Amino acid sequence: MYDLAYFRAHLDEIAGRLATRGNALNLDHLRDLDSRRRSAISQAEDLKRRRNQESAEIARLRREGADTASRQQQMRALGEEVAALDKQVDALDEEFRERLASIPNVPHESVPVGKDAADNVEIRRVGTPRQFDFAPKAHWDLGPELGILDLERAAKITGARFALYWGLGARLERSLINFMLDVHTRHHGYLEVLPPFLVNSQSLFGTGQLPKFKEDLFQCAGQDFWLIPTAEVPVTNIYRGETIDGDLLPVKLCAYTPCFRSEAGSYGRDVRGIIRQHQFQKVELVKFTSPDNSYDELEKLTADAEDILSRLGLPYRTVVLSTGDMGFSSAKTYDIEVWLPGQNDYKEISSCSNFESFQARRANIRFRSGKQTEYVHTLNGSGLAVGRTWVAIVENYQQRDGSVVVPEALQPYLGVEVIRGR
RNA sequence: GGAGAGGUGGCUGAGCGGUCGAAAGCAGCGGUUUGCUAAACCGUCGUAGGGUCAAAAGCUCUACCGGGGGUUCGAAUCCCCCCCUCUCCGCCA
Repeated sequence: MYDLAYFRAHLDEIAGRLATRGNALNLDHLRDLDSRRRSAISQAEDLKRRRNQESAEIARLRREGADTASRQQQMRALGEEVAALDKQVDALDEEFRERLASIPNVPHESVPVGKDAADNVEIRRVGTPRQFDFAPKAHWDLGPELGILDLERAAKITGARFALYWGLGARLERSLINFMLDVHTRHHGYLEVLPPFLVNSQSLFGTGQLPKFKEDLFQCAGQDFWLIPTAEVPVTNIYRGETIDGDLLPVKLCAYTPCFRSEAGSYGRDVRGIIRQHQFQKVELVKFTSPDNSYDELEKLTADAEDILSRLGLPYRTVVLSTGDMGFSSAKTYDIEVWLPGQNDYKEISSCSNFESFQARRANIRFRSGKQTEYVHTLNGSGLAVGRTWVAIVENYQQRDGSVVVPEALQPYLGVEVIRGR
């Protein structure tokens, strides 16, 4: 989404940079659409001006007591013409805006150019995956054996890709939420918020999920209420349509919410266990910053998310996504991937992005510095995905006997040192 | 869910078919005055889109008075639907 004037002036540049993420813009079509739209607007406004002048004239004549019936009759025809033209304008304008709204963000120059995830670049690797002297199990075996995870009954209650946690399993999830919120609010300077879990379509447009990614979302039947796919949506939209006092920047918020995703198009991926669910819990970090330090803030936000893994003693690595693997709204994204012995691989547990002014333009979020108002930069990242952290703890801290040692940082929350079978 | 009252520019608030993009006050901005502060006075003060322009400024036009439809030559004002806020009742956690 771009300012029309900015977009028109920088069309070629934008198209060039978008090409690096595999998005081809049909420039001719856009230009043609824009010029048709503008000429329709001019025509319609021309007629409206005439109508306004005539109406004023009628008003004047009537005040003088003249008969204006025939003039009014003529104006009726003009009114119909205006209505027809307005319809054209609306259609063209909507098409043009929809096109613009469907253009993804432009990657930052520091982002590696690439085709897909294979071109992502590892930035750092922290911690060493543990050497097991037995064959480590996956959480989908460990969880049910410990009696803390029950996927069969969840499927009965709701369906596939839902989870039911029992006892210490449920408590582990809750402990992780509290632990993460406590670390971010006490040590990293975030303010906790608890937003609605349902949002309207305007909010989803603001953060970029709509109109393009409707099929990834759950919507309440017959209502403009949508289940949030991430806390990013309600939290970023807190300031939709507002101008923030520049002295308050950066605004740093964190929120726990469940997240709901249809996972359309991911059939066959991560089908076992709770790696990929229709509902999962997440603690999210969101920042509103001034444009000149948003990339510093992205580094800090990523470090804040990584800190959770460090405190839990979980090995991870951080990669920067290539242009071809980035999300629609992002200008730069780091993925943090945690080591999962059950998968024998690193798996995404957090995604930290700088959207620059992309969301701010769509959601109209500005800040005031002196007399000027300017769009803020918005950032967010998981801090962390709770379900996947649950998996990481169960798999990384498992013992030969199937029990799970609780990391020290979590013990005050969980109240036990070891999770054992019932 | 039922009954009632409302939603107007950054805020307060008038307007209830044409003279209204909208009175007035406050805040803001520029200036005069001033030892400084304060006060007073003068001016200025919405957003988006189109045209003009190399561009900006300026000028000009169009739209916007919660959102969407309608009536009318003409709507902030009249009608319909929806949303939100407040009060009372009901229900519920």
